Amino acid sequence: MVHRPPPGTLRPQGRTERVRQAVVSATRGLLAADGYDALTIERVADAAGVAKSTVYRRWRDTAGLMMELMREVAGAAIPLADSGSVDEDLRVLAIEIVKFFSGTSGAMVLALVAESVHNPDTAAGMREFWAERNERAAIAVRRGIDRGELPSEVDPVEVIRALGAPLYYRMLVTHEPLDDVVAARAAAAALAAARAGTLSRSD
Amino acid sequence: MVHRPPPGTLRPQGRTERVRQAVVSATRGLLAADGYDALTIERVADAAGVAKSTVYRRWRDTAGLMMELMREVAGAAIPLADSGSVDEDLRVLAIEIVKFFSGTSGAMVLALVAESVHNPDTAAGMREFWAERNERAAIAVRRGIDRGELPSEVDPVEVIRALGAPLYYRMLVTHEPLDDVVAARAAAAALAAARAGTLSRSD
DNA sequence: CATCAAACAAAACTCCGGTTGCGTTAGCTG
DNA sequence: CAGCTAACGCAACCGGAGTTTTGTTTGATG
Repeated sequence: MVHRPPPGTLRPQGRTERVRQAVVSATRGLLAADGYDALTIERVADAAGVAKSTVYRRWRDTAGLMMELMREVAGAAIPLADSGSVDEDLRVLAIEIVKFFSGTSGAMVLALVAESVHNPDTAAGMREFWAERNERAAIAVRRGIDRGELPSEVDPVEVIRALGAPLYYRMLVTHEPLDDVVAARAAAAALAAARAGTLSRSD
Repeated sequence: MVHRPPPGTLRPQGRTERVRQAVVSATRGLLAADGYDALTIERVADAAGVAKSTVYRRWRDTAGLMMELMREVAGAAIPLADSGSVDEDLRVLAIEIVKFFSGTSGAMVLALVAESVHNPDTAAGMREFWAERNERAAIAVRRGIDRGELPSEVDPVEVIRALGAPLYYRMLVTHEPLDDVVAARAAAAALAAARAGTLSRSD
């Protein structure tokens, strides 16, 4: 007897992983196609070619699916330019953010926003998600401060937020198309505010 | 015999109006308490003390309820300061917006954002709603331009948008609390961008 | 390669919210 | 104030998504 693995062993390979990828992919697809409130476990299961009881057990509900998708997306970081000029680096960054919003990830962001309104877990997950990204993007601002292009009191993360805010505004509120011109303007406005001393550490 | 009103006569008073108010009020309450996805016609009808078939017939679905609520809220305009200084007027305006978001109207805005993601009618309604408000708020900016406090090329509505964007960002994305300090900073940043020439008419 | 449990599939069941038909109430007008 | 009908209330119906149960497949290990 005794040819057995210890109980509690996870199986992150083979079929298990295939199912996970299929489900994540189906989630992303349905989200992009029909929006968040069309995202039911049943549909996801169908689209993934998987029994819905499987999806239900592993992710519990659509919020769980969103968390999984968020983890997936968090893996792909935004490329960060380093041209020697903050203005240029932030302009490029803004354009990258616009690109990010334009793809299937845009639908994910919308769904997250909608869900996080009344789901603290999702809200916390999303905060962390953006905190990480903003922290990383803030590197470009720090380089600008070090080069003397921006005042030293400037809060780098706050600049990134100021840069992103108008993009969110357009995407969520007015649903106007996002393009490179809008991105460039957002970056310029953030820099102007920073240089005016409006985005300092202890305002 | 002829004791009859012409067919097609509407009855916007009495019971009909009472029902409308009860439903709008219930919608606002449920929204503030449990969020948009808990907003079902059945619950609204219960809370309003009305048959659900009535709600269904008059408003069709929750999006219809949102439109009704939006019309209701649109009635109450934002007070507009006129102190003689754009900086001060916009600071006060930002604080008023924060107040607006803090009340039950904040929940409405969140619901609208969520719904408008995949509902063109709601999206159009919301765009109009904000266009009106922004247009009105832009009066303060125009006064500033007339007084020479801001460059004449500045786009007044764009300034208002820049002012509101960070507030939306906090409310929708990071769920950080909105207070007067945040409001003042948003106003200052918008003004800085405007003075730097970033928010001009034909950029 | 034999075995055990983790993970999955299939199907029945439950429940809640949308939908519909019909009888009742109550604004509007002459 | 009499009558007409818009608007409402009630109750049964319907469908679809969540939930649970049971049986099957398959990845990990000695």
